[in-house]
Amino acid sequence: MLNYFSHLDFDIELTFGFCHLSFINVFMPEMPKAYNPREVEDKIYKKWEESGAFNPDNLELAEDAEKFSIAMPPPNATGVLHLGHASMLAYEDLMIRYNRMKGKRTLWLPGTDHAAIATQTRVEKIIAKEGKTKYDLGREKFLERVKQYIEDSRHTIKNQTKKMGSSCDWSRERYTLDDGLSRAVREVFVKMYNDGLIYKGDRIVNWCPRCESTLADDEVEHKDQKANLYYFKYQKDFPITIATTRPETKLGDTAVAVNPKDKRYKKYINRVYRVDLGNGEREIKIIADREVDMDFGTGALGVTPAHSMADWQMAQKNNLPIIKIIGEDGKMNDNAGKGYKGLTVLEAREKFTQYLEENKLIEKVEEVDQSLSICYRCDTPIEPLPSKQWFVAVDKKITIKGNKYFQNKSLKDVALEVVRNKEIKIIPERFEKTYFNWMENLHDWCISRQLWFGHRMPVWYKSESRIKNQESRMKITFIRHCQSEGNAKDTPDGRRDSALTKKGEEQAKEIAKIVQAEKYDAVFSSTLKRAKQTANIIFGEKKIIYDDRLVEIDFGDLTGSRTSELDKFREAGFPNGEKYTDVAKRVKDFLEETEGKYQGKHIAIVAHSGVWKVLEHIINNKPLDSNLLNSHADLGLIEYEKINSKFQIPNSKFSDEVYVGVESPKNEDWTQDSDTLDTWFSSGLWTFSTLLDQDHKKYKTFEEWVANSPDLKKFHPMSVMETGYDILFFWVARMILMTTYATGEVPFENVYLHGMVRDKHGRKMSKSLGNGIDPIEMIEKYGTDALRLSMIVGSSPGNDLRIYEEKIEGYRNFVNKLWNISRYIIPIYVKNIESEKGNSMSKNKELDIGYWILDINYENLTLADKWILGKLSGLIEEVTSDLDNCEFSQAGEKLRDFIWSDFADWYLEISKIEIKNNTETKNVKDIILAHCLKTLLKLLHPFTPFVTEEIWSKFKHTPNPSQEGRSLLMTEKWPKFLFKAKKEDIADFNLIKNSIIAIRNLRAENKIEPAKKIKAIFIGKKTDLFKKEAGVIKKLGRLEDLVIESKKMKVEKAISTIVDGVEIHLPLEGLLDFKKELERIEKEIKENEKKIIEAGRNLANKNFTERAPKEIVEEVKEKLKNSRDAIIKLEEKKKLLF
RNA sequence: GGCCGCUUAGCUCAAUUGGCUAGAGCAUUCGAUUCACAUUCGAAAGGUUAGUGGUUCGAUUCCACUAGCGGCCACCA
Repeated sequence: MLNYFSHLDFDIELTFGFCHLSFINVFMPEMPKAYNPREVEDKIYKKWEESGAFNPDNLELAEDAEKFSIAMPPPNATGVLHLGHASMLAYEDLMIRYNRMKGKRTLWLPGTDHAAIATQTRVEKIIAKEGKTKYDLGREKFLERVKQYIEDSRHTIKNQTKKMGSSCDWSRERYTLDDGLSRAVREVFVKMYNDGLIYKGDRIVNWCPRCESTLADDEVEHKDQKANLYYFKYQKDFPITIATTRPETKLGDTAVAVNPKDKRYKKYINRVYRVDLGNGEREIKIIADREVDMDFGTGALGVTPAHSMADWQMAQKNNLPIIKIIGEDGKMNDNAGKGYKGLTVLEAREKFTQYLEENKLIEKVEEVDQSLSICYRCDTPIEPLPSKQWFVAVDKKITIKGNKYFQNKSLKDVALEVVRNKEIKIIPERFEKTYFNWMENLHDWCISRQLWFGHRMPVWYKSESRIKNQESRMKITFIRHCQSEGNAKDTPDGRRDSALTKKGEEQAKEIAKIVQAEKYDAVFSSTLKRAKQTANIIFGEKKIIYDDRLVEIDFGDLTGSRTSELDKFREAGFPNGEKYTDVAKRVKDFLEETEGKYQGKHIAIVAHSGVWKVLEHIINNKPLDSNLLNSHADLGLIEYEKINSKFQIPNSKFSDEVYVGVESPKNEDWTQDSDTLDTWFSSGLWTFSTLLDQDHKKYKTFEEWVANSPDLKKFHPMSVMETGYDILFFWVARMILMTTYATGEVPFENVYLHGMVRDKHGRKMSKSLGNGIDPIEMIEKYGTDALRLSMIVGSSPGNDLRIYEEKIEGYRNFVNKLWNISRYIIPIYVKNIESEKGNSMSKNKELDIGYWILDINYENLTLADKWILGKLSGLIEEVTSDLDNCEFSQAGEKLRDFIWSDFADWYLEISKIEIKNNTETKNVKDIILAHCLKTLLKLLHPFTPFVTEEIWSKFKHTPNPSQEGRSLLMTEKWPKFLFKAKKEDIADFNLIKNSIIAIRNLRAENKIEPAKKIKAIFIGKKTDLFKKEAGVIKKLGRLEDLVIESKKMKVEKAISTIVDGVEIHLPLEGLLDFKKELERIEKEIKENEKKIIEAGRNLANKNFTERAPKEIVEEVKEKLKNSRDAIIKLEEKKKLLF
């Protein structure tokens, strides 16, 4: 785009060759007519980054500079930046920039979180589109995909964070899976384990069948829905009818609970009945529990200890047996009984209600409201299941040497204490109550997850011990493919994809006869044709899972050779092909993975001789020597039951012998727990794990590492934790728990909670509603500064904020206004002051131009100068205190009002007139204008960093020559400026201002065209003042002339009003509409009468005059007097009109 | 069921420990425009501060209740 000024200059020079004008251009900053953020922002961000000033180590700071630090809440490494992130970044950057300018040692540490469940779910969805599951890929390959996905999205998020203008220190960027952070996770885990705060427990957990993982209590969401409440008896002669919305779980009932006060059932308590629900006999005990609601259902509740939290607790209290009938796959298991095994929960429900109906056991079915528990990531209904998992004990009291918090205190005690005694302050305060409520009711925290992505648990099991467990083993039946075309010719196929021969097909049909397909829980096959065909013939209708890890060894160059040739290469491996160890690797990978899923189940594998050989090696410990390798698998079924000790069985927690450590044990007999840790475990360490010295290998112990990490000393605890109230529990609470424990310090001093971003009507932004706003699109359209302002102004902590395009547009206009103010001030300032006199003005670095103004004699300033400087001084004070108190919206609003209404609409306009009327004041005026602008740029910089920095660069900044050319607004000092205007001067200015407004009003009301120049008559006090300011009043009131009189005089044929006791008349010879003017005056009189009545009532009240503050009483008296005067004058005027 | 919040102009929001005529922006209406800015300037209209009662000289502000809306937590099967 061609620039306005350079374009002009080009014309002039060529046409006239006028050197003087071209000389001016040297000092004329190039500023296009409208601010164009798109051209400016990236350039400015680059400039900041290159300056190194995002990194506090590069700032020139006082030795004892106070620290100010924020850990950026790591956006999930998934997807893209949304408005929620944008608002978080706007707030944090605002605080950071403000404190940096105040001279603090300021660090904003950015990073990303691996967000285990969210990320894994997302990648699963992506590969599902390719028709695959994570099991198709296997743990390793799947994690590879996740890594790749994260790389991409992290890059996107980082760039978008930069787009928001975030001044964070990228040199300290962290990721929860970094080497150092991962070690911190293991260290803290081990420390907690050794302190007895982490334990393995067997209890009900929230299980998501889709994620195939546990969830923490607060990762479960609730959805209201209608459900059928079934009333029925276990069998006809059972005395009590129970009610339930989940009949299928009743197959696992071991008791019926009633309220001890319930007269209906009292007599049955403690009796035991034998019942049969069609799945075998069992005992049902009648127990009493106060928690049972007598008014719900029949007041009697079937107790299912294995599949309900509440029932589990009752079972513990009453020593009831626990029957697990639903498995980890969300399906009914063996215990559910014949006919139920393998059914989904819903299928089982249908079948069971049918059974009840057939046996006439159902009394009635009622529709009730129910809240269904669902997974917060994938909305799948949660199954409560008993399971052995790892927990953090939140109530266990411990004492830690050198930790001031943990002196016979539990994690919960400390987390409550630090907020209660205000070591951590939560803004807004009301969330403290929410926090206490949550923390007080916190149960032990389940931290193990059956996900693949995340920090692996630093737990190892002694392998032998798990083999003893028969139940958990997977049973394998291996079937070699039948005769292929290659086999028939004695040229084994290897990777050549040949089909079965006729004879082969016949062989397969024979095998099919002896195979009971329904015995198998899953059938796997190699992806080669001969195996696929074999599998299809044998297993017919059963689903077959193809896995390319099961293919034959690659013979490489020898593909198509005879067996006798091949045998020579089997031990050493085939040239350009595979070795058997390669095959062993992929088959092992396959086994490890399927074992996780098919514990205690029976699978079939249809594959090749090569696969059989490595199975013999892996499972039966046969060495990979010529004996084995030159032999071949027989046709038919080959069974494997015993599993080699190298194998872990990932989800089983049956081993008694456990090793917990930061590094894996040396002895190979140990296998690591395949579970991963809850994401929030690692995020809970975020404030300090990110500050630990990342060159961690030089520290032997955790304590040493913590004690010697310089950043930790400098920046921890973080000054502010700024985040959305939605993750107060997930994250904020966990950081408090974990950090006080691990470091003996609170993680942060203040918590600032922002609200959720909503649309104009308060609705959540969502794809389905189509009301989502893409921050990047808004930045493209209106600029980052406008977006930032629209999120900060008009929002308060803890309250949701509504955002819509018109709002952003409004702030775009404001940014442009600032731009144009600068476009007016800077060129003349740079030309007149900086280029000619600037250097001689102040050589002293310490003096900024603000102090220089103080040298100007107060009396030489005009009324407008005094007013604006006084107001500016007050503004600095207010904005500073607002920002210190986290009143960001207020500060922004004040800045906007001052800049637009006071500075641009009044002072700037007046300054033009005053310069015109008295050219000698020009330099002083330019300095004041520039001073105001520079100060405003500084004040506004934390809100709108880009435009202010860009405007700043247009100044030459000569008062501080040492910084010439490299001065960044970002690192300027926060303004301090004291200018006291005299009270009476402020009052005088306001009188002038109000008079001008009154004149404008009269003109507008009476439709006097602006072009029509009229005169005005001022009668009353302050004649000198009006005479002095006549020029300004005339220009701004669009008056032709001004008559100022101190004495009373008659003014007929004029429209009139009264401002602070001064009469203003606009004579309109021949044009005056008497009737209208009369009406107007009547109206004004009435308004004044109202005021008199109100003031009179107050003053007549003794209580008021005695008790109200003096100033207020004085004010009321003054008001009363003014109104009385006004009425007298208006009445006079009224008479004149007749 | 428990806890928390909200209700002010057509819309989005203000109003410092209770005290000036309850303020802004957007939208609306009227008027202007070569001079930094139409992403502009000047002006108008728009309010029983959800309702009722109380405390107080004085309530948008404090208290109680009512109505409506929203959120969080909780083991009603």
